[in-house]
Amino acid sequence: MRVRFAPSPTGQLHVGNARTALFNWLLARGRGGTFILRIEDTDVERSTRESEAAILEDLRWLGLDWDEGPDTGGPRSPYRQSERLHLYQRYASELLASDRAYYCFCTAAQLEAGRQEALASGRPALYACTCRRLSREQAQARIGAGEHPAVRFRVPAERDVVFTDAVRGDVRFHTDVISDPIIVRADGHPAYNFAVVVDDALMDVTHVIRGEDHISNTPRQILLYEALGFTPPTFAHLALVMGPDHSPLSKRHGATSVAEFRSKGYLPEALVNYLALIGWSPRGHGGDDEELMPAPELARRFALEDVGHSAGVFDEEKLAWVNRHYLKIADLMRLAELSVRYFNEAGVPMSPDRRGLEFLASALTMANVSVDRLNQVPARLALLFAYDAEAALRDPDVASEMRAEAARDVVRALAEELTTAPRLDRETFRAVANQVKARTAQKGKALFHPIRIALTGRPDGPELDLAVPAIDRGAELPPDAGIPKIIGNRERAAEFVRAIARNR
RNA sequence: GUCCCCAUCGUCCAGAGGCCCAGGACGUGGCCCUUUCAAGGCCAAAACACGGGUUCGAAUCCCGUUGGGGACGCCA
Repeated sequence: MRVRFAPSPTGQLHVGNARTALFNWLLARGRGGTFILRIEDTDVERSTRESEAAILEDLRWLGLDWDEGPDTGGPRSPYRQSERLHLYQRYASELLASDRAYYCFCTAAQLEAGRQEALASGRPALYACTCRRLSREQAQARIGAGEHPAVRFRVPAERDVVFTDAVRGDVRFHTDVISDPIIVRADGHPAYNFAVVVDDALMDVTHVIRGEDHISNTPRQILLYEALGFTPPTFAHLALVMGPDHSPLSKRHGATSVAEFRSKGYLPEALVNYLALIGWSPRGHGGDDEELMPAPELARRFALEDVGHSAGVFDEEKLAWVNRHYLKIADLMRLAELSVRYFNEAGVPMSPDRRGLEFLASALTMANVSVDRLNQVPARLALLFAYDAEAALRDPDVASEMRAEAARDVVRALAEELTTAPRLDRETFRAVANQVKARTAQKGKALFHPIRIALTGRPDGPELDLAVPAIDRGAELPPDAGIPKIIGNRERAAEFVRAIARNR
């Protein structure tokens, strides 16, 4: 089995295309097949090397590795259409020679006029030009006169083209509704319908899995396979991915490219797992199986026959849920490394060394279970890097809570206990809390909430058992660890007591 | 307009004639847990687009309607 993903390098990798790539990859990996990456850059105007590089990077990030491609090479190289021009030329000449293709001298304006007319008269907007009946001599004469014709494939009349789509079953088209496609442009570059056929055939692609928008191209491609003497592959057309309003997913729905989801802090394994769930389900019969599983497991279970026929709406809420799952089980050092950029973006400049990363990793235990995405980590961990007792007291709720004498007692007792206490870890913090409890006779929320406010500067946040030790671990960090200065618990408590005194 | 594809909870899926007065998940609501916010646990509301057939019996098969999507490019 040989499958391929064939993006045109004209922009960012869209999640819909990423899903197409994923389905190809899943099939190849699950069946011991070969996954080919081919760059369809025959549109000289729009294709760029930058886009190509970006797409490759996105695919790598997703973990969709390819066995043959423009960078890795392979037995059917080259894998960039712009480097295969001689092949298309050869097959086009063959078609021309056998009269299965012909030269077309029509101008863009003429064609457009013909389209308008057809549309206006309620007839299928089919191309019908007189070039089809030009004799070889006439055509040669015009070429000799300096004209640059395109080459069209002659679609046979009065025929039914039927193919069995691996996800939809039989699909039938009548050739009367298929116009003669351009196979070579006037500039000598092959057109899509021609290049795919030549490449898929020459690369021995056995299964063409692509978006549903290609379904109506399939009959002309099948005709081309026949004319060229090739055997058509199995086709499988995937329903498109839609936005919440059921229109094709686009920028106005928000993020659409893999790169955007990446920079928002989604994990690649989450995007992959989620994308696989649009239009497909790993569940067999019974319907209560788990749907969260790593890519190899997805591949093991994947089958084209199980792919749904209808379009799916991209649901970022569910993506977020999948991401939360992977955040919870991810290696903390990895998350620490990934989080650095988000701190910098959030205005907490840092470039941690190993010690700094280890500190971040330990602090991440209070963020990775409660955040949707990595870009929310800085906010969740803000208590570490920003401490301002005065600012905390400007919060009306905090202020009113701290007007109570009992709460003040707690904070004062805390500050006193801390003057003699060592840096806090989980155990010593509990000991201190117990001391404060004994001295003030406060317990539960009345005890811990004032402590929380005094130490973290805010009324909500991660568990104190996690936050308090993290603060002191941060305070102990050497200045050259690459982490911004973190004020310790002792200093925070003292500062808070002074702030209360000033604000009475 | 013509051709093609599609149609189960708000969303993603399960369901391949009786197991379905339709199951799971996300989201939503409630409850529990809890020193806060989350997280987690439990419970609940929520759908077979419509109309005809076929059949003893249809979410499942057929036809039509409606709705959505795609294509009709010297874009891919």
